[in-house]
Amino acid sequence: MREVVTNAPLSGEIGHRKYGVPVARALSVCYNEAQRRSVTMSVRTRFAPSPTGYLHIGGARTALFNWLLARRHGGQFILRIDDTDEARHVDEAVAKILEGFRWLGIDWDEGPEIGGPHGPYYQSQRGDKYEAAIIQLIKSGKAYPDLTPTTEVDTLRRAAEAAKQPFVYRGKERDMDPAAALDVYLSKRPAVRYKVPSGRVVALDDKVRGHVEWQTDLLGDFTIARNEGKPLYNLATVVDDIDMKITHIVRAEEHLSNTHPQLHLFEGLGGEKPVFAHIPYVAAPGTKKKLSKRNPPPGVMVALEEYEQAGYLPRAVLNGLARLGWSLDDKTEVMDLQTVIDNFSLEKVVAAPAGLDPDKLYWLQDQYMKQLPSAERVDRMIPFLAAKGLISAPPTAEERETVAKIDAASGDRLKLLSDIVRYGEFFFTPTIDHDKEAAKHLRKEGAAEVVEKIKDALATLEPFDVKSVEGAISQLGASTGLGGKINHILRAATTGRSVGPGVYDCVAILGREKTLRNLEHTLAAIREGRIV
RNA sequence: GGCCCCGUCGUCUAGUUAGGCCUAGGACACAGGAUUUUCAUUCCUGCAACAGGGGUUCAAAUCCCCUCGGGGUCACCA
Repeated sequence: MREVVTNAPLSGEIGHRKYGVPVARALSVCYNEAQRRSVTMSVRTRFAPSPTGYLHIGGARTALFNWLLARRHGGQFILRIDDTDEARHVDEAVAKILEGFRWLGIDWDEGPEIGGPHGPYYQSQRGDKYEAAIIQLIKSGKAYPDLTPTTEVDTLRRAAEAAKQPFVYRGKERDMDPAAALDVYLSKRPAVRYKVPSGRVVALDDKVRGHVEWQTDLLGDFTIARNEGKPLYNLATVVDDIDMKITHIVRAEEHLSNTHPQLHLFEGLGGEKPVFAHIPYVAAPGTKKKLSKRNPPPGVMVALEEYEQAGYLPRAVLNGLARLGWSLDDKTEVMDLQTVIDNFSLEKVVAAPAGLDPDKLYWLQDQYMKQLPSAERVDRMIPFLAAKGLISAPPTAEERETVAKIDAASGDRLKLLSDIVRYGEFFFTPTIDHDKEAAKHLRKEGAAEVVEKIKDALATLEPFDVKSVEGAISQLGASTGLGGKINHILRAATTGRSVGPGVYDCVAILGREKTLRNLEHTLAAIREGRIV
């Protein structure tokens, strides 16, 4: 006879798209605002990273989905550090993760630094709770101490593998009397295994995977604590999720198989089962393989901080992350956070792996850069210039003014915040060098004469502004017969670059003095054959 | 190998729960053109997909079965 254990839905608010009963729709007519709030207020989600030293872009996405669900329903988002493996507990590693969240603007209601009613929020500090759970489980006959040496278990495992049989381990002590088992546990502190019942089917109605079943006969008695009472991941997670009253577990799909043992633990511990949603992992661009930090595809940034360093805007990354496996509708791509919060639902999360699309993220970044008020863009670009030593930190009023002018003259050319370095470097250096493309224009026959004429024209130009420079240069273009082509030479000779902000703007921002100096410098370089 | 999941343009996706509104929509990328006296914008056009095979049905991307492909996971790690 088979019994079926399922995770009963906690609320009808979020019915499953395929298998869930559309309770919300059925009840919506009789829902009043207070009732709706009482249901939605109960949503508590969590993100439980293991402190590895950086925030993986996929992890950030998982955290975002949890955060979004909590915010959407007026609930709480909890941050917990999964550092049961003591070697993983490193303060700087945790700090890195928290910095990542702060940069993105994902705040947590309970967790590191702020605490909360269900703390501590570091698993390494919750040993007593795991110990209590282990004892409770042994007392109630749900778990037992395993005295078999690991070497022996390994041998059995290998034998099963060799025979191509599933390895289903049941310890010798599984039928030991609970009281005796507890004595053994307390005195010898051996590993502890959960007694998986046989002949049952465990079912899960996952919010994104749908209905999933496992046969208990295929699951061995899994370990919940290694010797010396050190709790293992599955145990710690379930104990904490119950203790912290987590209602919705949204995590990456690689945890789907962990759900089977965890479901047993929820039952054994008498905890209410949360709603589960296993979201697809983030795949490397153009593949279905999980994006990994260990061997990232060339040019693909995996750690969140790399995006910050590259000059991405948090809101662009947020938008990109939200679109990874989730969509608002059939056409909306650019949406602010509030729109995402207002519309987020697990039902719209796709089940297939979501490939990261760097091109699209870059495009999104461009969209947000255009929207950004100039003053804010300038504020955010300044650190990139300062980091290169091009301006002082903090910048002087004059430097800030120049950056603002460059920004205005650049129009939509600045895609990444760091582009200011590429586009504006020469404004802050005492002299200029000539890049390859610029050199091409300056190597042309008669270039020196043209540069000379430009210098003469600008030397006495009055006033010296964008309009007058444009007038003078176009006149010169006409008289030399070069027409618009004179601009190439002008740019190359004054900035050393072939691309950049509007060329008349560049000259005007540079000012007469610096422009003439750069022209002299270029002239000397041409004549001394230093332009190559 | 066992178990589990997934499979719509090159990419991200809409559409799949309630089969017809889909000769499959949008976006990114790419190609071409227009605007811009650099570049970047902007605009227009184009390219391009239901993994395959069987069913069920008047009708299937949508339901059923099989095959193939991809992935995840199988610890006294998290």
